[in-house]
Amino acid sequence: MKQELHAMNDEKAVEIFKALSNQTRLNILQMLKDAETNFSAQAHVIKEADFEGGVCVSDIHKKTGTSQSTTSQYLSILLQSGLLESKRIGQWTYYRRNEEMIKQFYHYIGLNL
Amino acid sequence: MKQELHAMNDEKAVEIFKALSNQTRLNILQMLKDAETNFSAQAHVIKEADFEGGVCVSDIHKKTGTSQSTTSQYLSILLQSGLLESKRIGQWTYYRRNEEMIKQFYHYIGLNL
DNA sequence: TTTACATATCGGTAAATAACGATATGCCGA
DNA sequence: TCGGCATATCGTTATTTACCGATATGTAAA
Repeated sequence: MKQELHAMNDEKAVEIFKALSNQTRLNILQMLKDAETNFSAQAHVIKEADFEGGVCVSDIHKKTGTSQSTTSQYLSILLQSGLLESKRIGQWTYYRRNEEMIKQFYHYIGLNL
Repeated sequence: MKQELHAMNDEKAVEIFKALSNQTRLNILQMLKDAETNFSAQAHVIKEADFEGGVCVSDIHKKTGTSQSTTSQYLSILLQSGLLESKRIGQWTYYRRNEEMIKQFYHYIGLNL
């Protein structure tokens, strides 16, 4: 049974609002929406394992206009909020959108805002 | 012709995310969704003028658990973001939701997040 | 025209966030 | 096992936010 579609409370929503209350972090989420267009092919992810749409930190870093450390920080804020998910493959960490959480958030807005 | 339904850019969205990245401000917006239930009848607004659903600052203040000055500040942040609108009637300032902006924000999320 | 009340603004302090460079850690290939 | 790369973390400073109490402003009633 598909469940948990509306499993979001106000506290979680506030955490997501915080994550998105920064232009750079919003841009990252948006760029990952069309990863093929916005980033070069992620050779390792394709070879190695099932993590479709994942992009490594350095490629994201090149697009953000912030330092490597800031990019890493921002990615972990987005990860913590649940908007992104990550997978380590070799020396790379790949990040991609968590579409399920994004959908939940969208529904939350429709119902609770 | 009904227009402007998607007239929101990333910058405006970030401002709204900021406004909502605080539990108290989120609560205010939510309480105003059902003003009749959450607040006592607003006598003056009924008598005086067309501002259906408007609630005065002191009534909101009673529910927030923050000081009068903080409540006033938070209301002006929500006003500035466009999520609320206000009208001064006599010595009271009434605030209510701007449903049009909230709808625009919801659509923005659906399209751009 | 005082007085009382509703709201906004001011000035402050503590905490959180933004952002960086430097450094540590972890994983490979030589 | 050593060097090199990718990423994470640490330590820092500047800015913003979260609040508050005190005060100013504006309106209306006595």
